[in-house]
Amino acid sequence: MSTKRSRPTREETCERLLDSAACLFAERGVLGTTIDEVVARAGLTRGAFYSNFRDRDELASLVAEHKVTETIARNLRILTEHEDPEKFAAALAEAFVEDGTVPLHIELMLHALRSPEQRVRYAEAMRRLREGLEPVVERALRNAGVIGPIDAKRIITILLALEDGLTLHGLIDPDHIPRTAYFDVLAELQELFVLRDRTSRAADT
Amino acid sequence: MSTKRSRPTREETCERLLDSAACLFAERGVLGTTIDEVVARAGLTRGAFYSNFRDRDELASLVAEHKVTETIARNLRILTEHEDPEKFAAALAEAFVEDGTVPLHIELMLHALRSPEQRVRYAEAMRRLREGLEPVVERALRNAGVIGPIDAKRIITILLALEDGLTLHGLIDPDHIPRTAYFDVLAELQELFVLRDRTSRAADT
DNA sequence: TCCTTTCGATACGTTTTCGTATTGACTGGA
DNA sequence: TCCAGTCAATACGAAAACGTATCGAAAGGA
Repeated sequence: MSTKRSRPTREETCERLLDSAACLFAERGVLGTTIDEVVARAGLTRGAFYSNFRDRDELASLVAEHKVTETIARNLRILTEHEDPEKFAAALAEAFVEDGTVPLHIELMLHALRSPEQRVRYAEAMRRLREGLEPVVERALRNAGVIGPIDAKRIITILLALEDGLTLHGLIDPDHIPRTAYFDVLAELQELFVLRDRTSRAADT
Repeated sequence: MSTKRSRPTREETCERLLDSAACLFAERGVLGTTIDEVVARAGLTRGAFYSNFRDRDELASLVAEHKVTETIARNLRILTEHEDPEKFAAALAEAFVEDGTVPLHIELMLHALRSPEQRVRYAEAMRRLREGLEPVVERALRNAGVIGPIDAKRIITILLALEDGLTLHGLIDPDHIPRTAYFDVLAELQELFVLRDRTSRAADT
């Protein structure tokens, strides 16, 4: 019998703090964010923070973990939900534009780079992300008509890097780099892959 | 008649401070670096800083300007110095690997993103960089055998983004992304461009 | 040589942020 | 109902970083 709690669960307060931190980290950077700001935005106080986390670095590390896990889950969900190739591609595109995750992601990478343990944790998270994306990319290319072998790992590595770079540059100079830039490039690359796939098979005959 | 000065020029101290700041910004981030650290590393004191700069933000902005200008100059120098296509490519490659500028560059972009004026300044600097690289890319592709039209602006935009992204990801997970990754991709893209160039000309006949 | 200006060092007070220690309230089980 | 344990609010002291104000020394022209 769950009567109403007058106090939030520990999990709930943690989540609120993580969400608050994610927003603030994104807009001010990890080092530009104070604990006071995080707790204030979450409607809590320092006490709540220090009884759940050790310091800002741990918070940053957990935010990173959280975000990567979210991204993987989202992509896999899209993969399983959309059987139709076209809707699949559209859903992917939508998911990518929608969330302003990239600056946060970059900020967290840069921050993780400054501590060996955090760097390793982040590397592992990215590894999971890439693995999670493998079937997605594989299917996208098959849909596009590629028949030959696909080095999905390599492609994902490049695309993730390209997405981060283009998004960041696009934020710096939106007039020169339109919001659709990443997808335009994606489409162009797909064409090139298809072209190569065809010519390599033509050469085999 | 220049007898020995017992006091450094204003320009000299500025340069020392900028260099010191560049190093510290790269390894600790802009917000993770204190004025005290900057002046200490430069062998100076707070007084030197405040009599030359307003605050850390101005310093960051000037470091950015400085670095971009340097990169442009370096690339143009390579362009003009090497007539031989192969040596030209080798020199370019060497220049890119050699300097660990990328994390600093990304850090500065992220930081510039948080102030409208700095963002605009950075966008302009990047614009100059892209323009400076145009002849370089154009020549590289011609050397590779591309005959048709080349959208150098677009290619540069993509390559710069890719470089930043891949380098950053490579720093996070060097085991998965080798140091040569960017050049491998570059070579692969070049092949694809050449392939497309050929097939499009074949289609024209 | 003298004098004015420039530039960097030092010292200081202020503010911000941190982390802990203490306290009070809610929870769930006995 | 009572009690032990949990969790968050509050209060506090310490440390760090900032920016200014002041001072001394060097430079360069008169």
